Amino acid sequence: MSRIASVLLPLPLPEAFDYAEPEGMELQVGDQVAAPLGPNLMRGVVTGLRDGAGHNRPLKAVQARLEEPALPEKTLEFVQWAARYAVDAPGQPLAIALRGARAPKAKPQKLIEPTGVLPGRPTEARLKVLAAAKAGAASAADLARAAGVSAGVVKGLLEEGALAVRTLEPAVRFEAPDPLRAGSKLNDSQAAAAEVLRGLVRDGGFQVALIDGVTGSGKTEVYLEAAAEALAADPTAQVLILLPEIALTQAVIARVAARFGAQPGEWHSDVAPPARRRVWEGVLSGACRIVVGARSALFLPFRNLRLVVVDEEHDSSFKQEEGFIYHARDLAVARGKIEASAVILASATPSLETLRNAETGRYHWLKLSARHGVARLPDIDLIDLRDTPPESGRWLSPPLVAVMGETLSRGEQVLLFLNRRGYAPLVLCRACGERMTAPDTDSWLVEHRYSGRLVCHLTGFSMAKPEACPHCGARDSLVSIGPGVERVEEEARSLFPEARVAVFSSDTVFDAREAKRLIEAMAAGEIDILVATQAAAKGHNFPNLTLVGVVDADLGLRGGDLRAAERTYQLLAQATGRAGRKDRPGRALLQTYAPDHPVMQALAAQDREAFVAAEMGERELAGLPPFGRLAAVVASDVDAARLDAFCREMAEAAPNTPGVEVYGPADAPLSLIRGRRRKRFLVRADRTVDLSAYMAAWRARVRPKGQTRVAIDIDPYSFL
DNA sequence: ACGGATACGAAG
DNA sequence: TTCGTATCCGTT
Repeated sequence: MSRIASVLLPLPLPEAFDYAEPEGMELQVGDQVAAPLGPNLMRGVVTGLRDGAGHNRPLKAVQARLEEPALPEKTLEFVQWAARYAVDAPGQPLAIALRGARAPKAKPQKLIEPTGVLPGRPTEARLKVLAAAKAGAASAADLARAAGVSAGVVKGLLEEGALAVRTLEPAVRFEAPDPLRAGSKLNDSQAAAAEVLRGLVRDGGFQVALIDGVTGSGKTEVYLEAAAEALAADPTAQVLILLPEIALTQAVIARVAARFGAQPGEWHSDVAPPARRRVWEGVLSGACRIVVGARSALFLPFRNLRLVVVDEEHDSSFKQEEGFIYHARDLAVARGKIEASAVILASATPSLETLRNAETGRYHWLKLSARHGVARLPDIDLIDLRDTPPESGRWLSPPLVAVMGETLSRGEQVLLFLNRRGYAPLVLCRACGERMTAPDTDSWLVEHRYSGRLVCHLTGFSMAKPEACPHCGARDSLVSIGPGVERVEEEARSLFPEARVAVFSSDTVFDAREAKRLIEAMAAGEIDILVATQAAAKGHNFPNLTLVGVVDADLGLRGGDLRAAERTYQLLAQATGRAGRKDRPGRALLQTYAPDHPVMQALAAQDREAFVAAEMGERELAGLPPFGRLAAVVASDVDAARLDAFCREMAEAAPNTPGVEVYGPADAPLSLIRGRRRKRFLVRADRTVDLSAYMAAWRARVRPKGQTRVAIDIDPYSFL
């Protein structure tokens, strides 16, 4: 009796496709197969098998079972759960889960070695090559470069047999972590938290714990103890550590390597494809037992995942906003539940969602009180820019400049924090008032002086800064409005000509290596003033940094969205926490026009409780997260009229359900991106409502035509 | 009238 | 994703 196999393909298809199982193939759920799709073959994963008797539609047959091991059942279950949650096609998360499987394998290295045979004609060039080869095996190109000769010389020696090629298979194995190595010395607070976590891991099963501790309280050491327990208890156990930013992975990888004497698997978009393939296969085989990575590491095919750590859990970088839209912290908890494993969320400024779960006892709540080592928390003071504004065209106020001067004269370092890339966020024409925007997007173009261009941070569009206003034609009328990090750098240089000033933003630091280089330079004291966006505000320790100046503390409050206050509090608490480590007291100064704002008051008083209580109260009153749930719909189309018509149809189709309110459609704040007009709906639901099911039902009732696109965002973070 | 570029829907 | 087919556009 023949069977039918449901095969999920890594494409945005609504469901798994059915195929006939060929005689004798004996497929199992999770098997990776090659299945014909249209005229070509496609990798897919078997999600179900059933009896084919009585089936009348002719089916194509599965072409082959692939050599690679089957996807673990729980990985598949997670993929399907995630798709349902995000209201998207299951092939989308599957594509993420298979990303490492499709990457090319590392090619064997070809190393050149001397054979001992002497060349017939020992010319000077040839002798240099032989000497270089003797010093150590290298590739042909490297060898020629080292000897300062052309590649032809090496080739000649190879042909004569004086040199030989040795092919070296790339390392695919992983070092086994040693959980019994001694960890860091823990203080009482850390030791108590570590003990609880070890207990959770030992008990097994799904458990969530929040490590809640101020910056510098040593959260990493604590969760590494939990990891050690998991690895020691079960020789096949695997641990995943998720970080919000690639720049942070290097530091944590070093900590993991030091703690366990083994290099963990590294997983993020900057990892080259062959290395990615190696980690993917290592995770699937079970050989790779610790992974440190960014959000997409959550979709790796773990065999026996015992612990997931989400470090800096409050960080909004965990929210994937394009393609398959998901929040890695929330999915990490879901994955933990499916795998029946422990989940640790760590933060100095936990999200209100997580705090609520801790308050209600759904999560274990571990508080780390003391700052690790000797250091104290920095003193935080507000600078009221209404009283002491900077000069016109300047951004650093006299009190901040004065303290910077004192700090530098003591030989200590300063971090100026401004969450804005480029030189100026807005360029406008003094003659006609025109604001410079990209032709197909309605966000402002940001001036970048390093590159001399105007850049759209949303789409990447850029153009040379024009001589004349494109609107009215006036010459020399374009003025740069507002500060970005480049402009603050310029100001810092002119104020302190002796100081060594550097900028840390995604324009100056584009990959993990560059980030590491700059962080090491800062740690080594080669920089006096670091001007940084949030990229540097997170997680790094600079022992000689004693002053943090926040250039524009009000920046994040201006959008006025649901999380503006929360986000600003988290970001600034994080940034100011950089000041003062080791034995030196730190100080943070916040420049603000709204010193009475609850966020500023809470930061200055270092009173998180008060801020959280006030914010929770407001959210509860409005039924907003974490007391209610939100979903957003963004509809877009190149054609405005067709978009309007579709939105009317969609509004009409919204199911009427108790406990759910639908708002909109309204023009999105960014109503034009890449030539597409955009409109939004916002849905608020009680916590008891299955919001994903509601959104799926809604979407099923409409049929976008032509260029119309609909994106559903469950638990949105961006309201643009 | 034709070829090339482009948009769209289907694939089990 | 990848492909075939329909459709649009500019040129001949």
